[in-house]
Amino acid sequence: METINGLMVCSPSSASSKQVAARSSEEEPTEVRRGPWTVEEDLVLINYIENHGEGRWNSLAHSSGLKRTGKSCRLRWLNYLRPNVRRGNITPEEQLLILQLHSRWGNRWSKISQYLPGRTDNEIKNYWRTRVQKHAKQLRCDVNSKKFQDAMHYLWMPRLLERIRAASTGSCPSLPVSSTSSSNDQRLVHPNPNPSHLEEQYSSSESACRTMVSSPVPVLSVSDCYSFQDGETNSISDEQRAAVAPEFDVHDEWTHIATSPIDANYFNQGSVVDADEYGSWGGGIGGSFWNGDDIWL
DNA sequence: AATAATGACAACCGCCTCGCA
DNA sequence: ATGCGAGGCGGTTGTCATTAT
Repeated sequence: METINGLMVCSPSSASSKQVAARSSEEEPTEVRRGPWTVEEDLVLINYIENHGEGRWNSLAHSSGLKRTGKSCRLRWLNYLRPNVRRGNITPEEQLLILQLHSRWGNRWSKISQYLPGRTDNEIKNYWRTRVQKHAKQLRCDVNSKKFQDAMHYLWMPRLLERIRAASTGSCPSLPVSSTSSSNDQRLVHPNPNPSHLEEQYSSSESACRTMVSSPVPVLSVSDCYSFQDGETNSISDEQRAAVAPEFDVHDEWTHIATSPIDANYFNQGSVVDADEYGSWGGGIGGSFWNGDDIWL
């Protein structure tokens, strides 16, 4: 990694030679580069799209001089270089949305990402696989099992809501959201090497905290979950949301979740988890599993 | 200090759908 | 009707930084 204008970027040397696949053709030997994108490649792609627009990715890849496939160009643009791509920690609001939407739609990452502006389907997918599935593994159950679904709906989601509310009332007790390592903090920097994007896309958990603290409204609906970092608020009304996705009436569910008691004995009362298993979670509520700043990690 | 294990995320792959000739 | 290319999507792998031993 190297730094340009405060950005963490992959250095050209980080792409090993084996990541360049050569394909021969009789008229014109063409190389297809694979692996991490270099700063130079990013700049070429950004400049080309600024001048010619998105789309027609195969011809873009050829015309721009990039030795990449059209698919690779498209992916790089959509997931990384495109303006308004948000990076950094997944906020509690976003976590809540992801849980809710996934329970409804499953692994429809693209669809889920439509409700988290700035987040890509790839990022949500990675979040699910690295964080959520990890906890399912810790619970020794499948992510689609009833046990895990119950844990999500009756413990984690209300807990998230509680934290969001706490933040909105100014206490902001547990941010940054996750127990981020220094590596995560480093990833908060904007990857887009285009200087025109530098100012608008930086984000930090601290600013997220400030944003939530300043919010006078408890987060109870999907639209309330669109309060962004950097002081930017991309709130949509429930009416707007209904226009986009009329089948998605989440407000009632959110209210239900918000009013559901967090029953510490839930998993001991039923047959969902026996006492030993409950203990194996790390102490259950009040134990390390639920203790501290981090719900998910 | 060295090495292994783990976490996070970028990138690739294969399959599918859709539009067009 | 059909073949083909482009683009989209979800699953999987690769890479690198960090943490643990």
